Parts: sequence; structure tokens; C-alpha cells
Amino acid sequence: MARGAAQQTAHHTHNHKACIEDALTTARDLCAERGVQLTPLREKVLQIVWKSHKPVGAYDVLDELARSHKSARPPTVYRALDFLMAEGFIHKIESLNAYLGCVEAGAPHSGLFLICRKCGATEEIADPKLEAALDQASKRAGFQAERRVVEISGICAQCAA
Amino acid sequence: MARGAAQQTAHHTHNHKACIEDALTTARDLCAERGVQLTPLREKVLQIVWKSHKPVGAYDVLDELARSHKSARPPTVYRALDFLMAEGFIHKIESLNAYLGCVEAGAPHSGLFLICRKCGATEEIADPKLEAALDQASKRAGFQAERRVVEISGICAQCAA
DNA sequence: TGGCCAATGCTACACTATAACAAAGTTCCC
DNA sequence: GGGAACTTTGTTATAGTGTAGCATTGGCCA
Ligand SMILES: [Zn+2]
Ligand SMILES: [Zn+2]
Ligand SMILES: [Zn+2]
Ligand SMILES: [Zn+2]
Repeated sequence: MARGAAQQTAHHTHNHKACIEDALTTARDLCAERGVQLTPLREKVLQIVWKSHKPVGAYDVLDELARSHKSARPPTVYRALDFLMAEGFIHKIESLNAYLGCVEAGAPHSGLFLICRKCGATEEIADPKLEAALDQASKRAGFQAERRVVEISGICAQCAA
Repeated sequence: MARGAAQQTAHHTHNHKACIEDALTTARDLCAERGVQLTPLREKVLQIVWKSHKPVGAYDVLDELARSHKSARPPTVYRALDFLMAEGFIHKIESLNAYLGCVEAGAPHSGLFLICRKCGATEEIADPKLEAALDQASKRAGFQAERRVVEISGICAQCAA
């Protein structure tokens, strides 16, 4: 199933078209539910971000978008990215200033990202134990956590081999 | 002792001059040990970053530095920041594009940061349990972790009260 | 004295992101 | 259908963050 495919990394041979289709379908469904507009522009941007499992910079999105949308400018892209982030369809990778499709759109969450510095492939993983540890650490400091950024850089399993 | 003072947040009344002096002394000692140069310029930048317990942007550093160092330019600041990061005297807060003095300089580590979105005070905490959970999560994915970015934004204890 | 290396000076530029206002499209009510 | 209210997009300009590349300085050592 597509959902499963979406959770594989870029290294695994997989039908990436299914990843994209799955992401678009999920986004369409959620937008319909929520009564917000997944306009053609926003959908196109989502599709561009999902072109790979590597984080993509806003200006790379712009370059790609401009091929089919001549009037595209930086605000065009940033607005679409802001919308997609607000709806939880993409994440921003802060340590790269780049954006990545979310593999678990819908369920609000702050992901944990494993970023390969060699191939760029970035995997989003969920780890309840880790999230509990994060919550506990905040709590111990009397801190009301609202947003988490957890990004681990290194070498992915495939590049290490 | 100064080391203790350095670990308090900006809200706690504390002798912040001791924080700064402690950071500078530690840096001087470590640079001597390591045979690297803590030049007046680098020391001044370190002092500016330590002016508070809030992350400070590179261009804010530049503005401050320029008051005593007219020839300062962006590369001047970024080179100094790069040096200070390489030596482990400051951290970059990725989600803010800003820099913060390290409270545990010397011991190489990637800190966990609690960033108050109201007052800006940012606390660096160490949490072995959390670090173990991070290591375990990476390991489970077959990932060789090299660098960690863990930043939690929210409301600090003092601002919540 | 001259070569080497680290640090800084200096100019220009690349990359990332937002402000502000105008125009066009959508919704919804009458 | 008309029209107000709202959302989305167009457009220009600019703010904010970070580097490239080469010149200069100054210390150290052969
Ligand atoms: Zn895929
Ligand atoms: Zn890799
Ligand atoms: Zn202090
Ligand atoms: Zn606060």
C-alpha cells in the first residue's frame, strides 16, 4: 500500500510515484474535511516538495514551479509552504532551511528527522519513548513545550554500507 | 561559584557578569590547552554572545562589535562565530538563526535547548536519559548520528507564572 | 631575510524570507 | 444576479542571513 511506500527512504527501491500520489490524496481529503482550499498552486508545490525524500529549498521549489507557472515569485512559494506547514503536510528542516513532505499528514506531530549528510535522504520517524523523554525533560524544567525541532545529521544505513 | 551562576536562566536574578567572566576564562584556558588563538576579536565576539542568556543573531553581534571595531563586516563575525562553534564555546540555535553561549564548554556535546518564545531566554540542559533515547532511535534506524539539533520552543517557567 | 601559515580586511555577491499593496477569485447572503 | 466579506494570488521591493575570493597583516621559523 501507498502509505507503507511513503515511509521508506530514498535508498530503498520503491514506487515513489505512489508516495507522491498518496501524499496528494491525503492532502486533498484532509483539506476537504477541514474546509480549506488545496488550490492547484498549493497542490503543485506539495508535489514538488514530494519529488524526492530529500528536503528541498524554497528557491528550488520556485525554480521548478516557475516552469509551469511563469508568475511565480518568492512570496508565491513561501505562502504555499506556509499553508502546507500549517495543515501539517510538510515540515521545515531548520538545520537545512529546507522543506520535506510529511509521511504522517493529518496526525499533528513534530517529527524526528534523520538527515543523511552524504545522500541527503531524510527519514521522519516517530518514537513514543523519545517523545516521552522530551516531554519529561521540558516538564522537569517547568517549561511549557509548544514546538519541537529534533534533527539528527549523520550517515544513513545505505550510505554507510 | 561562577559555573553555577552560568546555568541559571535570564529570569533568575544572578550576577551575570560572573557568567560572562566564567565563559571567557574557560575559553581562554581551553584555547591555551589546545594551542589555538583566542584573539581579541574572537574574545570580544564571545563576550557579545554572552551578553544575555538569549540567542543573538549574527548581525546583532556585528552591530555591537562595530562599536568598538569599525572595520567589522559580516565575514568578520561569521569567522569568529565559526571558530567559537568549532571550539564548542557557543551553539547555533537553528530555529532562530542565532547563537548562544554554551554553559558547558569543553565537554563536547550537542545540547538540548528550551527556548521561551515570550522572553527569549534559552536554557541549555543536559539529559542523559534523553540522549540515550536519541541514540537508541538513531541506532534502530541504522543511522550513524553525528550531530544533533534539539530545540524546544514554548513558555518558560517564569513567563508562565 | 624570506617563506609559511593563521588571522583579518575588504568587496562583492548568493541565498533565505517578508512587507505592503493591488488584483482576482470565492463564498455566502440577500 | 448583486454585492459585501473574505481568501488567494500577483507584483515590486526590500529585509535578513551567510559565503566566495582575494588582498593584507603579522607572527613564527628555516
Ligand atoms: Zn518515496
Ligand atoms: Zn545516505
Ligand atoms: Zn547569566
Ligand atoms: Zn520566558
